[in-house]
Amino acid sequence: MSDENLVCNCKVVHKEIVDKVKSDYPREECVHSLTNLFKVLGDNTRVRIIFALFNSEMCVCDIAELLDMTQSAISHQLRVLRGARIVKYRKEGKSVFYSLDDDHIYDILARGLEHVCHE
Amino acid sequence: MSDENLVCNCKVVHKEIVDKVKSDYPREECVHSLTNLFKVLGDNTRVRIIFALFNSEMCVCDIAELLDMTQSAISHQLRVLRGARIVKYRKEGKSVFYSLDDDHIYDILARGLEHVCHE
DNA sequence: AAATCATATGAATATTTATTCATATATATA
DNA sequence: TATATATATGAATAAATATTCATATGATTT
Repeated sequence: MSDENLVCNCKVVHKEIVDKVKSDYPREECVHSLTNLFKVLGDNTRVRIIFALFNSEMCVCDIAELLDMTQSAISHQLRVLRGARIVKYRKEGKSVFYSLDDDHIYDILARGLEHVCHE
Repeated sequence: MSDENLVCNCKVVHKEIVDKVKSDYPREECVHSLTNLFKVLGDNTRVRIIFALFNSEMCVCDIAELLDMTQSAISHQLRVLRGARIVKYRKEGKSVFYSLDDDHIYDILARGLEHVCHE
């Protein structure tokens, strides 16, 4: 029982292709990080929050109002965005104002939006 | 019971900010499409497949071998990538060769990789 | 035609996760 | 100090989904 048969029931893979691709494959650690970034961006509430923050910093309540969702739901998602260092915050009195932490995110979202819609 | 209280238990939101943000918010339909794209990209197996196809078209078996996963798992994920029009395929004999369908995806992934790792 | 091989796919299982609800924390105000 | 307000968070529930397993489909070869 060869190695290949453990995972792939095909007889012969195109070895040259596999080797070539393997030779300049990015580090799995980086691929994994990138996947995690996309995972964070793969939720409609979080993406909506990010687009909201494109224009202005906003407090939690503003965001909840804008997106017509509960404060709790928004707060939970902001926590995820914080964990991914996509947003940062500053406190002012009882309010907490969130804003984008990173220009890269702006670029990625803006470019992505271009891709899916032309605007 | 006002509208705000249905979703947000805060007394007063910053109305000017909410209105301003609302005024040039992208179409929800586009935001939703973008989220769906990120959702597809938010899985490690799929992202690994895409990076594999950066260099060369590959048949299902090649990909399974490269990523050390079962043919079935790869095939299921290729189906998702096909559905998102991220990959296309051509048949040759018994094999099916997959390749990237869209340069935008290349750009988005390459830029994303830059963001998470510097290489 | 029969056998073999490459790929696709339905069903089941297990895991992840988004939201809700209740409540805790922290700040401001009366 | 007591109360009200803004935000955060733990637990529970519901929904989504990645992989496995078994099997179907479709193409090639003998």
